[in-house]
Amino acid sequence: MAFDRTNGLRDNTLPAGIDRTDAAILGLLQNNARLSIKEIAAEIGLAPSSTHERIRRLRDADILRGVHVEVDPKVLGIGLEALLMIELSKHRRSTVDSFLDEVIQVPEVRFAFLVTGRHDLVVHVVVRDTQHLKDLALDNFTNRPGVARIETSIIFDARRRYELPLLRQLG
Amino acid sequence: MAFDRTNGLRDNTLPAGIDRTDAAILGLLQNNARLSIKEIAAEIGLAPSSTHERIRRLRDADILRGVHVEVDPKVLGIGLEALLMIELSKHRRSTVDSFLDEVIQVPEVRFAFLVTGRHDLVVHVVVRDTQHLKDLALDNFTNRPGVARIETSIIFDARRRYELPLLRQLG
DNA sequence: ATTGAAATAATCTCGGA
DNA sequence: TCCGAGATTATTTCAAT
Repeated sequence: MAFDRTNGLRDNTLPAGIDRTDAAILGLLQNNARLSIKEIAAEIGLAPSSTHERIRRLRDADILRGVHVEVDPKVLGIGLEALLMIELSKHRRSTVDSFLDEVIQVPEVRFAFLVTGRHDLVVHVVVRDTQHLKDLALDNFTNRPGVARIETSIIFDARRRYELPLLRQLG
Repeated sequence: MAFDRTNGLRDNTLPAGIDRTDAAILGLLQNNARLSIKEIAAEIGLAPSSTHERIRRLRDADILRGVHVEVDPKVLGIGLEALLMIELSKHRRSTVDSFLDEVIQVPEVRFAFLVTGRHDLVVHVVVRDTQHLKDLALDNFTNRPGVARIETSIIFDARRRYELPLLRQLG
């Protein structure tokens, strides 16, 4: 084998190659990943074996990725959530990637976004209370080299959507 | 039956009553909800039937909530993500809850946070491109009654954590 | 690509410790 | 609360279209 012309893909599935049926499956599973293949099959009007085959292909193509449960935060002692809006010092602007990688290691961090605009980073944290938030902000962010300034926004309420929109014409 | 003294719970499970073993199960399932009961049982050193019983209890107590798959955004035509930092006009400050409920109906919205600080809302949106972002911001946000001002932050990179930290002493 | 049927593996129930 | 054995469902494989 002199050269791999498959470009690393195991089968003929094109990365962009999903149809309406695949999109319907993705929609259902984003809202409830515990649906059985039989239930999904009934919903989309296909045999369970065909539905299973499609799901397998979507997984193999890395279109379907991880599956995660939601847990009630209160049970774990989480009483407060916040967004930390971080501004980096100029000399750290070049090493933002490693900064992101460090930030996401902190257990209280849920996500970290590198953004344009007034701030450089937006970090979602979950904490016990305001005291914990203060300690976390000081110990892990304000005093971290490269951080110029932090703005803290406490989250009073939140809503989530689990299904991504379909923004592309399908074959 | 004159009065329901069980307060709607089917068993004796207290909302706050989880132990170290439960916490270990929650940790595993947050990172990978496709683990089988047998695999979880092996990991935590319990029989599959006992592990299953604990998971059932965690579900009944609504400690374990929804399960959702992640989907590759590119496949759906999503080429750009952004945060919209929204400031509301004074007269809409009282109806923020219904505002949140309206915002989360927009298909391009992933989450909407009601926050303290410089802005009132932080909204995560997924779009095709900058043109789509412009249209979405104008049609669904800037021109919406109650919105005073919007700041747009384009997301260049992101990291996520799926496991919540354990911030409480367990029995 | 889709199907039904068969094989395998998972979840769930329950009686007893 | 934990366990194991049996019942029930689900997933996976596969030969054929």
